[in-house]
Amino acid sequence: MTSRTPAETARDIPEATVARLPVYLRALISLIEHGISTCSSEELARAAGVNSAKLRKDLSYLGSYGTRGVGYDVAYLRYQIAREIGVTQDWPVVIVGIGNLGHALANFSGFRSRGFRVVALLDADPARQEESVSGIRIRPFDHLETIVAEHSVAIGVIATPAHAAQDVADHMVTSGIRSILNFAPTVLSVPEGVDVRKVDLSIELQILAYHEQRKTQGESA
Amino acid sequence: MTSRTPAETARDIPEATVARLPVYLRALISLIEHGISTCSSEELARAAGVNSAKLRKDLSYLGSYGTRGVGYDVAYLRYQIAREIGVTQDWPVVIVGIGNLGHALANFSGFRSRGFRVVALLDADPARQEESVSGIRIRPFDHLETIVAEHSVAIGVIATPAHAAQDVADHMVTSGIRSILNFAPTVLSVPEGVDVRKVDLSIELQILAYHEQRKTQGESA
DNA sequence: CTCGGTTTGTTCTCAGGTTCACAAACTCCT
DNA sequence: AGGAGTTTGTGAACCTGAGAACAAACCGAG
Ligand SMILES: NC(=O)c1ccc[n+]([C@@H]2O[C@H](COP(=O)([O-])OP(=O)(O)OC[C@H]3O[C@@H](n4cnc5c(N)ncnc54)[C@H](O)[C@@H]3O)[C@@H](O)[C@H]2O)c1
Ligand SMILES: NC(=O)c1ccc[n+]([C@@H]2O[C@H](COP(=O)([O-])OP(=O)(O)OC[C@H]3O[C@@H](n4cnc5c(N)ncnc54)[C@H](O)[C@@H]3O)[C@@H](O)[C@H]2O)c1
Repeated sequence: MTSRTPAETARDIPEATVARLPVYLRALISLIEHGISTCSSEELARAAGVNSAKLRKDLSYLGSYGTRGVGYDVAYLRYQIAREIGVTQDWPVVIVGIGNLGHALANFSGFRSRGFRVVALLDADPARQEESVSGIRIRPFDHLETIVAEHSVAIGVIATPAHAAQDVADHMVTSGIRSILNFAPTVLSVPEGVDVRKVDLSIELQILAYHEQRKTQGESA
Repeated sequence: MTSRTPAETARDIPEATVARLPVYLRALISLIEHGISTCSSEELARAAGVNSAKLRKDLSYLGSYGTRGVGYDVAYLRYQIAREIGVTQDWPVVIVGIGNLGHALANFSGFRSRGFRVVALLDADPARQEESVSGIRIRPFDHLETIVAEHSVAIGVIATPAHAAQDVADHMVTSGIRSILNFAPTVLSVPEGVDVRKVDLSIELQILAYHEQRKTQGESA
């Protein structure tokens, strides 16, 4: 095995693997909290809810951090995954649209513990701007560009109604944000180089409904 | 083209297609609201943010609902997709854990308009049980079984802290719920035949962070 | 009725992801 | 030191999904 400087870390991790790394990270943190210092791929895979072969292959993209015949050092692996994902330092985040959902997000303590820090809450409604949520004052939406520049914000969260989401996204992009998490049920179009991920309650429920319908049909037939 | 009774509708729609049908449905509804009665696969694909070949292939699993040289009848296709997903009638849903997030979900108007109806809000904390959210009273968690039986609830939403989620899921399963949407950041284990989908903010943000880190690295190199 | 233009439904090919299975590498015990 | 037992890392087979490309089917004009 060749020694591996951070700079020459493998460049191309498959997208499916990237999506699972946070799950492994969480499982490792849970193991640490239970005082477990070493684990096999089998155990970690069970904790993460995946196949152990898949887990091993996923980890192999990061490097060779296990020991054959022994398993993985939990704390070491945790650090390596966190470093690979990029959550060893906190990422500044802005949330736009502080309604029902925005309030819940702003109050959500899981943010800070997972490598993110809410630096600003923005809303277009002046009535909202009197308010503070968990110690952060709600500010006017047109402060976006200033705030992004000031805090080097790279990640924006959209929690506005669907009809406002594209406009908000456009402003985020011109302000320099290149990663967007969208809770509004709408397709965003953004330039090349900007990543958008969506979280969509209705879609998830509809997928469940589809399968539920099939189950029920099979029953009555 | 053979005539097709509802019963002999194609049985095996690929999972990737199932996940996109709700997106198409939403796009079609939006077209209807704009007074558009016919559209080509190209136009619908643009509205849904996908490749037109992919859209056509997806729709072909449902049947042959378009007309060559013309396109699709928007209202007709909308109905067919809704029927396939199973959202032509409302599905009763229970939400467990009415904290920050649970409140937002309970207040969310998009539920009813998308084929779902919240029949009960449940929480273990007696202090919560004084409260009503958008006209629905919060009830004790141990009413779950009764409520599920009474309303034939098939879908449950978990919005409790992570440490309570597995216990809630177990109770849901024994009550007869076979589809679970989980917002708690934990892996649920459920018996064969029960579907779980998760919505996980931290994972989405970490995936964005991973790509963001790569972008920034490339820049400074 | 025929022909040109349009758009669907489908076939084919390729890329990506999952799982199996096993050699290589390690530990511990004798 | 050697051998038995364990567990990783990975090659290879298999499966699923994406996209290009095109024949079949439809419309409307002349
Ligand atoms: N509430 C939920 O549980 C839930 C669940 C799933 C999806 N969603 C989606 O999340 C989004 C927000 O939902 P909500 O229930 O919080 O809605 P909401 O109406 O309570 O809040 C929206 C907020 O966005 C602000 N806003 C509107 N236009 C804006 C603009 N151009 N710039 C900045 N701020 C603007 C409004 O002032 C308001 O405060 C919606 O798109 C909704 O469909 C919500
Ligand atoms: N708030 C957010 O924006 C957000 C975002 C992403 C994920 N989450 C996750 O969603 C979950 C809920 O978050 P929250 O901020 O609403 O938390 P919260 O603490 O505000 O609410 C949790 C609620 O669950 C209830 N509860 C606890 N144990 C229960 C049990 N056994 N049965 C029934 N009810 C029980 C509590 O009484 C409380 O009302 C958490 O797992 C959190 O990690 C929240």
